Amino acid sequence: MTRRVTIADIAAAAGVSKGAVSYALNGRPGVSAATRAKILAIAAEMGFVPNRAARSLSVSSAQAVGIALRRSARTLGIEPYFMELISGIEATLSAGSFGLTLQIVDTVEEELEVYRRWWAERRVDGVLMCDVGTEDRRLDFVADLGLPAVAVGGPIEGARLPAVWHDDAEPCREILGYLHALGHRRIARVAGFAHLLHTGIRDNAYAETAAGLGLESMETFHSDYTGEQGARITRRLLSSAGRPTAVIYDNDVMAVAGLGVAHELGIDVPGRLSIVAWDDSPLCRLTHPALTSLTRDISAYGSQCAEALLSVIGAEPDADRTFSVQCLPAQLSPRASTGPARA
Amino acid sequence: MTRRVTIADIAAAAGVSKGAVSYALNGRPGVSAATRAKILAIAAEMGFVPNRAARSLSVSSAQAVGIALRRSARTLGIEPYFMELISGIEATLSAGSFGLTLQIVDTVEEELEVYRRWWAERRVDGVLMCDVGTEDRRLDFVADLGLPAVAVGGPIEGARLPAVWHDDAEPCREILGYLHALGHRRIARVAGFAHLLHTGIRDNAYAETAAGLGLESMETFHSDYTGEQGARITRRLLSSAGRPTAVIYDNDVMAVAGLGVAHELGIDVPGRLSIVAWDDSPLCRLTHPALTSLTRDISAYGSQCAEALLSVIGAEPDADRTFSVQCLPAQLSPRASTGPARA
DNA sequence: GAACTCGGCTGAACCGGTTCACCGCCGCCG
DNA sequence: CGGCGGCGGTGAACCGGTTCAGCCGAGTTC
Repeated sequence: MTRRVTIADIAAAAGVSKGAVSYALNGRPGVSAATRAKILAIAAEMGFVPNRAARSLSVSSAQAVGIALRRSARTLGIEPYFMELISGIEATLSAGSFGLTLQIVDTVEEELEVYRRWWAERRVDGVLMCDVGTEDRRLDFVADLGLPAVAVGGPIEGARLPAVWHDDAEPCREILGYLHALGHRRIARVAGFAHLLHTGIRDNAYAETAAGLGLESMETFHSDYTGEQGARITRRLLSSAGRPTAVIYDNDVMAVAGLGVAHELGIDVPGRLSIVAWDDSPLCRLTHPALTSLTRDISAYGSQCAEALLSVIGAEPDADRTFSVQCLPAQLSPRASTGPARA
Repeated sequence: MTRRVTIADIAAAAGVSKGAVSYALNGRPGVSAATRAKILAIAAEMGFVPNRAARSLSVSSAQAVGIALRRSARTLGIEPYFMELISGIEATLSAGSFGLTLQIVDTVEEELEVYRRWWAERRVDGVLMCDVGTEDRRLDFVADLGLPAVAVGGPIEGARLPAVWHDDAEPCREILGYLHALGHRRIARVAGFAHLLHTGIRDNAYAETAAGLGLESMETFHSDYTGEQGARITRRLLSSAGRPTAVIYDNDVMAVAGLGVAHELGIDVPGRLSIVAWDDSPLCRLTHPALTSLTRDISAYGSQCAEALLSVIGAEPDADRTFSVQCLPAQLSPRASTGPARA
C-alpha cells in the first residue's frame, strides 16, 4: 500500500511549485503550454488522482448530490420507478464526475434533518426531492437553507426552487378518451398517496374529463402504491354492485395486483374488465394479458432532473431558481388488458 | 445564508483553543468536565456541524462506503432485490453515520476504474461488491488496491476479502424435495447468469439432489434475469414434448413472466404446471395464483453486509480479511402456484 | 533608455478540522 | 523544600488541495 501521490510530489518531480501544478491540472492559465504538458505527463505517469477532501475543503464543494428517499423498503424495492430514476440521474451525474449519495429515511422530520446535516457538512452540493406533495414543508426548508435543490415533480405554484415535471393532465385525458371510445362508462381509479402533488393533478384532470365525457361514474380511491392495497381496493371494487368495466391504476405494481384479483374472481380481462397502468415498467409486459400502460422514459426524466440540479449548483447563489423544466408527457401504450366494454 | 460555524468560532466563544474544542466534541480526554460541558453547550447553541471535508482531510477517512452496480437500468429497476438490499445496507450505515455512494456502471473495466478512483480520491472507505462471479477479477483487484471490501455472496475459495453469504444449496434440496413429494419428476429450472457464483452453487446442488431423488429430468437454462428471457425460455419449455410439470425460477421477475406464459398458453397453474420463485418479493403475492417462493430477509442481509464492511474498515489495515459470515438460508414459502403433479 | 505591460511562475495563506509536543500549575511524596 | 507526576490546556504543524499577491524577465512603447 504505497502512499498516495499528491501535487507536492508532482511539483517536486517537475521542479515547479504546487501552484503551477494546480494550474496545469485544472486547465487554467498561469503556466506555459510546455510546462503544462510536462506536468500532465508526470501526473499521468505517477497515477495522480486528486484527494477529494482536500479539494472540497478548498473550493468548498462536495462534487456530489444527495437523494433522500422517504418510502418503505418494500415500496422502494418493488417499484421499478425509483431505480430507473436513479439510474438516469446517475448517468448524468457521473458524466459530470459528480457522485450520488443516497439515504433512506422514515419521516419528513428525518428527511429535513438529513438535508440540514448534508448541507452543513458540505457533504452534498445539492439535492433532488422526490414525491413532491401538495403542501410540502421541504420546499421552503431547503430554500431557506440555501441548499441547491430541484423538485422531481410539479408544476409547483410560487416555487422558490426549480421543478422538473411532465404534464400529468394530458395523459389522463388520453386514457379516458380511449376508454370512452371503447364504450366504458363506469370507470374506477386506484390512485396513489392523496397528498402527492401529481396525484392531485390527476384527480382534477380525471374529474374534469369524466364530466366532459358524461361518464356514468368515475370514482377514485387513494392508496399507498403497494400491491396489497391495490389488491384490496380492486377486490372491493369488483365485488360491488354496478362494478366498473375499467380500472385505472396509478402505478404498475397495483395494476399487476389488480389483474391478479380479477383472475382470482374469474373475471376475464379484457372481456369483462379493462385495466390500465400508469408507468410502463417491464412488469407490464410480463403479465398475461400484457397491461395497457402509460409509457414515459423515467431514466431520461432522471437525467433531466440531474441536469437541472447541476445547473443550479453551477449558477450564482442569487440566480433565479424558479425555472421549471417540462418533459414530454407519458404516452398511452395499448396492450391486451384493454378492450371494448361488454354491452 | 449565514456563514458556517467552525470550531474556531466555538473556541473564540468559549475562550479556549481549537484543540480543546476538538477534544471536547470528540469525547476525548484533555479537557475538564466543566470545560467540556461548556463547549458542548456553545456548540449546540451555535448549531455546529463539523465540515466533512476538513475532517476527512485530517483523519484520512471519508465516512462513506460505495456500491458500484453493474446491471442495466432495466434489470435494476424491476428486481426488487437491489433496492431491498440497499435499504438494509443504508439502515446500518446511517446508524454508524456513514454515507452511501452509489454508482451504476456498464462494464467490469468501468467498475474497476470506479474502485480505483474512489479509493485514490478517498471518496469511500470501503466498497460492497454484488454479483460475485466464479472467476471474479474484482476480488483480487480491490485486495491489491488495499481497498476495504466485502463480497455480497459466497463462499469464495481462497478469498482475500470477507464474504457475507447464505447457503444456497440447502434451499435447492428443499425445493426439489418438496416438488418430488408432490409427485413431480420432470422439473426444469430457469437460472440466472451462468457466470455468477451462486448460480454455479445452485447448479451443482440441483444436479446432485436430482440425481439422488432419481428425477426423470432436471434441465437448467441460463438467462439474464429479465422477464423477457424468462418468458422466452418458459414458452420453449412448455411447448416442447415431454414438458416439465414444474419450473423453478432463479428470481421473482422471471417467475412472474413464466406464470404469464402459462396463462397465455392456457396451461393451468398449479393444475398442470407448478412454479417456484427464488426470492420472495411482494411481487410473488400479487399474482394469481400467488407464487410459492423462497423467502429470505434481503434487507437484513444487506445490514449484515454493511456491518461486515464497517468492521473491516474499523480494523487494522493488516488484519485478517478472510473471515466470512454465513446468514440464514432462504426458507420455502409454499403458496398456490405449486400442487400435485397430474398423474 | 526609461517606463510600462504581461505572461509565467513562486511562496504563502487558507479551507476546517485533528493531533502532538510542550507548558504551567497543583498536589503529593520523600 | 525540591522533585515528580499528572491534569488541563495551548499553539502550531499538518492533511492536500486552491488561490492570490507579487516577482522576474522579455517584449513593447515613446
